Amino acid sequence: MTPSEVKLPAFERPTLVREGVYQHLRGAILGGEFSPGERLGEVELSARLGVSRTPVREAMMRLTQDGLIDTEANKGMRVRQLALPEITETYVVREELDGLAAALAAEHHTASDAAALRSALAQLDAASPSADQSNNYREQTLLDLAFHRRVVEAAHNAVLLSLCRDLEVRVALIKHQTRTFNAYLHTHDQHAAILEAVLSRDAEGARRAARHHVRTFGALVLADLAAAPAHAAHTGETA
Amino acid sequence: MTPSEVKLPAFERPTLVREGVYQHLRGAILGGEFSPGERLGEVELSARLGVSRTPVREAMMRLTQDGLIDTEANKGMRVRQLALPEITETYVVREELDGLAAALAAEHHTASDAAALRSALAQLDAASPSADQSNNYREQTLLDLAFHRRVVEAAHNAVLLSLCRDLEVRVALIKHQTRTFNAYLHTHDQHAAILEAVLSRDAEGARRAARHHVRTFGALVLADLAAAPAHAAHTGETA
DNA sequence: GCTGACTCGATTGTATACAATATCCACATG
DNA sequence: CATGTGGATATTGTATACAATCGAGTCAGC
Repeated sequence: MTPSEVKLPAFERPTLVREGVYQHLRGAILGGEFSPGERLGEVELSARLGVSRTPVREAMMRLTQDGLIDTEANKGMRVRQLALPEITETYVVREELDGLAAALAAEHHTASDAAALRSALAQLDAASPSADQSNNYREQTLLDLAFHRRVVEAAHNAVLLSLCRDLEVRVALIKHQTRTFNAYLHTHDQHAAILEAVLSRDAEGARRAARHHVRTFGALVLADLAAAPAHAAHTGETA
Repeated sequence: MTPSEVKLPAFERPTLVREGVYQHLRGAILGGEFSPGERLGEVELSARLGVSRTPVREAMMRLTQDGLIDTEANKGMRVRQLALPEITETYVVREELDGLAAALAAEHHTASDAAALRSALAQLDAASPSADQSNNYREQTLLDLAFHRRVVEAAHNAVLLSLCRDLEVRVALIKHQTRTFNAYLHTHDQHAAILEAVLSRDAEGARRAARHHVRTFGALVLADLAAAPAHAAHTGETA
């Protein structure tokens, strides 16, 4: 027995086809490669991915359950488009849950969590400062989500992680619906505040910081939507 | 246009087969008709329900995503069994979310919500008082979940409802794993306290009451599990 | 000219056939 | 006698075939 490698990454098996399709589509939607409301045909996807309809259907079933796509019986599936009320609701819930996550992270984070958090924030900062906005928008979005995910992971609560994963999906969809709105405003300071409170094991401070961040950000998004409520179809990259 | 019926119940169509299978299995698992850990074969279920494997597979895919069953590649699916850490985590998160739900319900509930809440509590009380314990255990469990669900619905936040639905699954599974532990202790008073605070639109009071209820109940469940941690297979109705 | 029903095309829903993988038991071997 | 290997069996994973449903375009009727 070679105990040298304490955690070998589980030897990723020749993963199931449906799993591959699921991951691929999920990433594509979260990455914004499909416009909200865009129709997804089974046959087209099957052909594009070179597999049969079966695993595609099963993957889309999961995505529906995840809330990434809407399914209407006999009418196919399309990328989910969130209405304004649901966006408001998302931020209400997220404030509570991210607050809890930050508080728990402050209490339970390990040394490796701390390192991961610092790294995630550094990556986010590296992508944000003043680089071309439109180009790395997707990257920023993903890195932002990754940082928040790290916080939740540091809480060491699998149930919370699972729920936050659901919210993450909605946040990602929202961000793509408000693409015109550029993200990195004063988020850096807020992220840093969360990180600092977590690292110093100040649970209530972390909770406050996280809640404040979500509230601020949510308000900005909602303001943006109120200003231009008819985003509708964001097919191309508008100037 | 016949505006007389404001909300006709959507005329439940000759529902999709996979939907029927999903509802059936979900109800069966939540109702405790399958023992935790029990194996569910596709062919057996297909035969029993008189449909092909396809809709069964798709339903089980959704159930897996819901967290009701575990799936291992090429090894089939079995009813999920929660480990103690996850049970602890569930109550931590539920305290936060049920608290939020109660607070929002206090702020946003309508007259019909109020009626539904009162009715739900009355039903629960009718089933609980001192009736035979083991006989209507399932009914009590379902009614208890229904009351809490009503509170969440009264909050009028679809995102929160969706997340609480996930938690509800876990709570139901936990209740079945701790079947020996009988439920209706002083829960009535706590339920009544939540209801009263909600109806009097006391948001923070409702939050406190809900959190207190979850904390109390969670502690009891955990104590029960600590006393008899090896529940393992609860196949028959033990005496 | 407009409204309504009908038919055709396309797409999804379900069932079944085929392939791949895992589990179990027998058997040979040390 | 224990252990490892081999094959048989059963179950899941994927592909395809068939049925049902939906949408659009068209033509008849008013």
